[in-house]
Amino acid sequence: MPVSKVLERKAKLHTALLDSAERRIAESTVGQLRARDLAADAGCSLGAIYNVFEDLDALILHVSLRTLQRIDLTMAQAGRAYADEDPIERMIKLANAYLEFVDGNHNLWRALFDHTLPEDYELPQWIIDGQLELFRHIEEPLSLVMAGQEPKLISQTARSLFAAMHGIITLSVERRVVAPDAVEPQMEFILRNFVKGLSAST
Amino acid sequence: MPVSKVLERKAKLHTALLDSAERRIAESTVGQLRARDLAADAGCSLGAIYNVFEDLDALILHVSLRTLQRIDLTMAQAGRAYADEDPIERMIKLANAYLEFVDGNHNLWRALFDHTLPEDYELPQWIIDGQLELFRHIEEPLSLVMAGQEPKLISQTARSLFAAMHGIITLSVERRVVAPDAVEPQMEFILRNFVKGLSAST
DNA sequence: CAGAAAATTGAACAATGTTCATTTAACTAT
DNA sequence: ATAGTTAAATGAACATTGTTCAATTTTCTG
Repeated sequence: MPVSKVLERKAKLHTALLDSAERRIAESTVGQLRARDLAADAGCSLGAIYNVFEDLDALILHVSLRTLQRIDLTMAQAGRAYADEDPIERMIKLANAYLEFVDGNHNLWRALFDHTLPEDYELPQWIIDGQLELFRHIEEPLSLVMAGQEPKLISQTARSLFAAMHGIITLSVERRVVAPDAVEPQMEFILRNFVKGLSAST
Repeated sequence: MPVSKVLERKAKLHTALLDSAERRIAESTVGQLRARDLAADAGCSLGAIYNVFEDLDALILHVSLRTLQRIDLTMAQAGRAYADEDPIERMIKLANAYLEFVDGNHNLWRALFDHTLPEDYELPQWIIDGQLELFRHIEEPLSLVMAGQEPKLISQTARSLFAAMHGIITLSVERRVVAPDAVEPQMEFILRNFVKGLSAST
């Protein structure tokens, strides 16, 4: 049974707008996204955008979900590719995989964090869930080097380590705090010493 | 010799606009800043803003410099207050001082990083310099626990550690990656193990 | 104090997200 | 098939903003 023409058109337009937004963000920045450009790309009227998405913020969040899923894919691949190495090596590989994604998808990655929602706009749960997936990859090797610790602590630490590496990358590309060619060695330096410190305890 | 009335007025307006912008950012967000509100606050015309500042971005950057200087002051105080403690304890105190500033000056802090400049707009050198000051505070205790290492490495590591702690705080308040009550213990956990790992090396 | 120079003004402009009355298309029951 | 009903698509119009600039006011100078 075919879906109604209406729903079919709506789904097509949904995808067309998402594709257009993703391409435009990738090619310039999220701040340069314009409703009229999207409508022109998708071959629809200006108002049609608002039949499919609540507003531009919602559209951007959908692009962000796609980006999160691509990051997840990248990290999953990195996790698989180095599955037999030591946990610490895998953690470093994961950090580098994330860094590589940032370098190769700069504007889409920036859109994830640069685009600040209006004050009343709630960060949707499905975006938070999309982020959560990422920590799975870190948690796996980390739970080996933190064997015996509380699962809650391991889970928290996976998130904090991600946030820490993310901070190093972010303050490098956005604020020149960390020199670009220091990012990779510093992520490695901090991870190695953190893990070494873990095993130096009790 | 009194400065000309023109320059006097200009200086007064400069301060009045900065004060108004700072107050308004602190009370709502940088995204809610409106040129017309600033003019009303400062008792000047709309156009007068542009006699004193290049544009609103420049005004916001000046507020950011003030914020950076206040962060510097906070960290300097923390550094002094715990001057006789172990280096690692001082590093933890510095991280907590930064966290405390973020909690107590949320919107001004967010303005530092949320406000993305137009693509052509160069991040001014005096903002970068303002950031650099912050790393001095970390470099001091860090150079004790990294005694004998290359000064270049110590300097890089101070920046990376700041960026790492900043990342943990940022992804906590903006993205819910790290639970709020986990931020402080996690910063401490990561710093302690990192430093422990350092001394575990040759 | 007159005239020149400079700053101040705020109405007008341009850009842009969003809305909604009108038009067009899709569906349904006979 | 078709008239009638329901729903979607349209894009002109609106509201909000940052920024500009010709006209006005103020300040400076000889």
